[in-house]
Amino acid sequence: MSTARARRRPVQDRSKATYDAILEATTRVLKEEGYDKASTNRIARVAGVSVGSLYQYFPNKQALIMALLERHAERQAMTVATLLAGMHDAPIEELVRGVVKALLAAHQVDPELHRVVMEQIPSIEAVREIRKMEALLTALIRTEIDKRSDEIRPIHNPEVVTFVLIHTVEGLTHAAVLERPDLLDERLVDEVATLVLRYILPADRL
Amino acid sequence: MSTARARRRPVQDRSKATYDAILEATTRVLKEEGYDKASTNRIARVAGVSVGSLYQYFPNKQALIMALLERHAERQAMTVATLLAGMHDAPIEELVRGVVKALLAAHQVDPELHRVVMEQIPSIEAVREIRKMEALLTALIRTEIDKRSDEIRPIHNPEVVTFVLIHTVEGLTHAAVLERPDLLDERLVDEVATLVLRYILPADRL
Amino acid sequence: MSTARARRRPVQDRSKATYDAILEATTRVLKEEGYDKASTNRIARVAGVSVGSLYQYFPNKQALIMALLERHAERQAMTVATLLAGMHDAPIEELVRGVVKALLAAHQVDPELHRVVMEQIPSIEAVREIRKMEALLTALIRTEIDKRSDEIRPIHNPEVVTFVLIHTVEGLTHAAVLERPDLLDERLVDEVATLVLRYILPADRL
Amino acid sequence: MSTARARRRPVQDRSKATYDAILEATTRVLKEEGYDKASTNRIARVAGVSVGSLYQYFPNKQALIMALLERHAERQAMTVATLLAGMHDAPIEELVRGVVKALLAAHQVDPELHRVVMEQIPSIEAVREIRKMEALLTALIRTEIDKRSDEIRPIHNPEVVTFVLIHTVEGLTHAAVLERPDLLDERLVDEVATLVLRYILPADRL
DNA sequence: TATGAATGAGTCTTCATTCAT
DNA sequence: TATGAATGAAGACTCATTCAT
Repeated sequence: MSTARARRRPVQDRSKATYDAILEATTRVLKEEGYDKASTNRIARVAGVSVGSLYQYFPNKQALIMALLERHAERQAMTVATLLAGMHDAPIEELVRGVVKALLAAHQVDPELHRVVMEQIPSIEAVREIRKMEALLTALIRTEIDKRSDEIRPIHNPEVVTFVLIHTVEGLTHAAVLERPDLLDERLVDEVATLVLRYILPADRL
Repeated sequence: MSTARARRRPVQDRSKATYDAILEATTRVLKEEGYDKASTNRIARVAGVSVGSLYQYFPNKQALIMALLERHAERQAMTVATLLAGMHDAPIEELVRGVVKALLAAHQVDPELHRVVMEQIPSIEAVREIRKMEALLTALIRTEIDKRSDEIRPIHNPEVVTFVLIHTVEGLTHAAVLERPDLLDERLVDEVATLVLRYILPADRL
Repeated sequence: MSTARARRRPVQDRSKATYDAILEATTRVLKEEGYDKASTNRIARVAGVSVGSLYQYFPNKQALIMALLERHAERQAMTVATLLAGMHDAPIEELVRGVVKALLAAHQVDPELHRVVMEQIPSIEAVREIRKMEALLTALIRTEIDKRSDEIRPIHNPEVVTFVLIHTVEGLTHAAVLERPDLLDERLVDEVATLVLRYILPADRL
Repeated sequence: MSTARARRRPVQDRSKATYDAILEATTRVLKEEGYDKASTNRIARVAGVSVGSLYQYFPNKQALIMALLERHAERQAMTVATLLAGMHDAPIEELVRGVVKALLAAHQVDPELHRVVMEQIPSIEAVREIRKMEALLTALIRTEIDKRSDEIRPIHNPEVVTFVLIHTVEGLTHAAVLERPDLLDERLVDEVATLVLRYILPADRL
């Protein structure tokens, strides 16, 4: 039932190609026709393989979707990691900007797919997968708050503040990607960074 | 496809009762068993009417779900309106607090239903319905910003600022309801109000 | 999973007709084409209804088969009961003849169906259903042995003897129905009765 | 369809080993997981060969099952033959005991396999295979009846009597193996021998 | 108006069999 | 010869929707 994991991550050439083709087809069908139309038969046909092959690589539909999400999440994580590499010693203003930028970038890894996933996939499990990165960020930020306590205003309730920070940026990013892609540029990064900085800096550093 | 409107909003007593019973049953099934199990037959049975009757009131399943969402949105709107009534002359600090509180309250109108809707209902249309209130708020806030330009810091890009404000609060509210219901109290209202105020007030008023 | 019971035993006319039509079609397909070809879709088509209807009456294929077997077993039981009614006071020779005859008769209630069921239906459950009557007989005979101890030879191990009696007659009946229907007449009844009587009577009563 | 014969009975060593491994795997899967789970792919994997190889030795699944049954039947025949060797001159009491014992022994050659085959394999063909031995026995016994006409009571209908004898013992054996393995010992042999002897001996030899 | 039996296209999934390597 | 990736027909089952009563 909950064996929702890929049957094997193939290494051989042909296998690898098929596996990828299936995942690619899933993405395409999802984006172009929506979750409702994304039957395993349809996906297989679009991938140019037989349903049988699809089930050779994924034990059931769930697993297929999950594999897709995992890959997506991995790509997002990579994007974030790349952008943040080595910012630990930067001044807080720059760090904040970096994080905001990174999050926006993460959401722009195949935003169409992201939209479908968030809007249409009927599965707590699935959404949870996507939220893993959130947890990662929470940890990251919580640590940073502690480390930089002298740079920022006194925080009485770090848990709530972290929550606010994470979901402020997350929510804005999300909304921008889904509803106002036209805003997705430096202006938005600036604005969000301002929001965050005004929130955490002491009045005299504004 | 886009016949997604209720066949009639019944006024007669018996009709009204049936209509409501169906909507209530939909809510229950959705909350207790999830979208996948919410077949029209099931809903009808829970409502104590026949499928035939259900289709007398709603041309198709979509319309049923949409009607449910509309009612939900209306209730949310009412909640917000009630809370905000007559705050136009209040000082900005109070107004902000009021708005934040109102939004949180709105999301607590049947949060279980809200969760199911957001997590499981596979339809752009549906989610869009829920977002209508957002538009309403946007207008409200945009106006307020203009009116209170002397109380707040100079705003160069009111569109972006409005967007940021709306989705900051919206995102936080949402996340709180879905992931951290334990945070849903005055502390959170305070924190979010602080966030917003620090964002829009001039440095000397902090 | 094991909800292998009919969804409802319908009383209304149309329902009843459909229900019966489905069971009849199942019998026909089973007999004429074998278990392998007895797909639910096929059965529905033969019954002149849609698959949907079939599933309105039977929650799954198992249940359909089981209902069929139950009906068959019921008919068998009726046949036996009718034949044996009021033989308790008959002399042992007649009683034995009666039981043998009854068993043969039971196996001739739709022997074609019986054959398919025994030969092709891959389910311990199913076969078990058919064996219920066996249990009934065991009880019946065990009692009779006790009651008539003065008419028969001394029995040292009544359990084994009962087992031998039951399965002797059962096995012979079965084999006759399946393999040598030409033998199914008074001659066979006589022969089996002889076998049984010689087995249990004292030497001086032969 | 009726290409149900092994592609070749391999003589070379490696081939022979593979062939046997496949048959062994079939037995194992059948016994441990049942007919439903016994897919050719599964069997091949358990046998440690590729499906391709399996099809090198057996043209289709039927043939595989049939080969298994044949081997099983052969082993049973061997068991019987061994036990009966040289009993032709024994007194009738001993001969009967010998035959009964032999039949019971035959059914105890891999009784687990026997059970699965009888209970789950949906094929007239298959069951028929198992019944070949029956034919053999019929011949054997028919001959014996003729030869020993002076030792037994007058038989008017030797065909029916043979039928009764065969299926009495067969049915009992079968039932014992499947339902009451606890009875499988000398007591049962005695009881069945008694049954048979009382059936065929003249009254004065009982 | 209400009922609920009936429909059947469409879903996920399995598995015997083939064939390029 | 052996491999195992690929095939696709077929099966059990669901569910939005219709329509005779």
